[in-house]
Amino acid sequence: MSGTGGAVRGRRAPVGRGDERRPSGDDRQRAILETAERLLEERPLAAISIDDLARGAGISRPTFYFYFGGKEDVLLTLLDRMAAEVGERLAALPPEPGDDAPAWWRQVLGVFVDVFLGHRAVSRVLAEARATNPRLRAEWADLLEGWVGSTAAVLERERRRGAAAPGLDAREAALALNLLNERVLAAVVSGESPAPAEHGVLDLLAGVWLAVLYPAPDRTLRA
Amino acid sequence: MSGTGGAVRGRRAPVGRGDERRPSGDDRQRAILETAERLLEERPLAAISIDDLARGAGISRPTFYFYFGGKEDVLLTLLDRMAAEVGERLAALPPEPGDDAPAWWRQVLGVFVDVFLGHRAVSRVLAEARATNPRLRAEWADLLEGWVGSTAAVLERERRRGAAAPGLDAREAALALNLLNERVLAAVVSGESPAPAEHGVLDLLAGVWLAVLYPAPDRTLRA
DNA sequence: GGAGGGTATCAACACCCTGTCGAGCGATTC
DNA sequence: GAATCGCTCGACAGGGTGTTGATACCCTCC
Repeated sequence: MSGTGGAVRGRRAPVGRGDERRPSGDDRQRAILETAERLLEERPLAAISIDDLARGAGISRPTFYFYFGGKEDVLLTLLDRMAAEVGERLAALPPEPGDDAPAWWRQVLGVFVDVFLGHRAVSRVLAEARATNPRLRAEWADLLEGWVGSTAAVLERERRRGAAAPGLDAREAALALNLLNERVLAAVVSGESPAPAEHGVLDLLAGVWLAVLYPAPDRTLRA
Repeated sequence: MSGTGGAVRGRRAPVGRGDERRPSGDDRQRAILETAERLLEERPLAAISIDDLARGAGISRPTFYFYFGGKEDVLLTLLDRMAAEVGERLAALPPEPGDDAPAWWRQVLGVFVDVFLGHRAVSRVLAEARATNPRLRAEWADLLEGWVGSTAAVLERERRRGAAAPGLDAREAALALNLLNERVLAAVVSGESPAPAEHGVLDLLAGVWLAVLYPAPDRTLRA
């Protein structure tokens, strides 16, 4: 949860007190965000200039810089929103796998699938921007870290209670599985040419996760 | 194998006939390629201008364009080389898993680990450039397609001969595993903050692959 | 009810990077 | 010795980024 927080520069108070709308406000930010998400549906980040964002929000380029430090900040805000949604939905789930462990894991994976597929534009831009942008990379690293930690913790408890046979180092396995999610969902959302079928992606991820988390107990693995 | 081929524009004959070296030739190309790989060790692709590449190779920017169509072409050439190395080393392996299937898969995965870790600069740039560059994306898609096809074919034969229990759709599982490789190796090679330990990455990948390819026969999976 | 201060806006600028055009230069060929 | 071809670069046009300085707006406080 948490994250480095917002990314906005200016703006103190929303000003508008009554119900009569003013032509400006902090919905400029919203306008920029919406423009960004809309344009990202159409073309990759690299093909979107700050001028496009500004014009889309009805302002000039320098004014854009009043609200955001650059494309970077816009993306960070978009990412934070998506991450928050994942966090909320995960928090609403039972905290541990019960009798039906496969169903529980499936629910968890469903959250990722739902949210990422529900914000295709943001998901798609992630891989592209993370490569270039240190702040975004750090933010994503934090999120991943959190998910990996939770995954590893649950797996260790599953092993301790005898529900899962020991195997790979729990943390490394958890990391690999989360990276798998990231890459597979990116492929789906970007419409890559070898990509899993969208309607089957939850089955696919669940299949891999369960095979790794609850392996055949006699599998030979050297440390 | 194959791929879309080279990416070079000009150059007909190397000209240099005897043993006396001329100041120019087609080793200009090599100089550019070497400069690219060297600079990519230090900083991301976005921070390398064509002028950097040209100067590094001792030529001017317009001259660079005589040899390559842009950064894109340089990257494509670098990628083709790496892919060729993977192809050769895979071809030198036994074509099917024998009695010791885990060892065979481990050898296959070792090729990817070795080659990707041996060309860190190229591996690192892949994720970054694939997002922006259609040609590179297509080329990588082809390569992935090939590996996924081979993986799926072997898995199906393993299932037919009874060595592997049926489970996930073979092709989708193969795709997921190859995407896993890509993402995990990228994390290692880029020194990301949650990244698997480099010395253990082969064990990790092998563990996941084997768990997925040879699952416990009673695992419950709905279609 | 006019002075003052934060809020918000943009034209214009300096800079960097890309890709292209056209002129030039050295060697080879006839 | 002139036509040709491979190779090279200075200089340009175009587009992107980020900043600066002038300005207009609104609120508030005296």
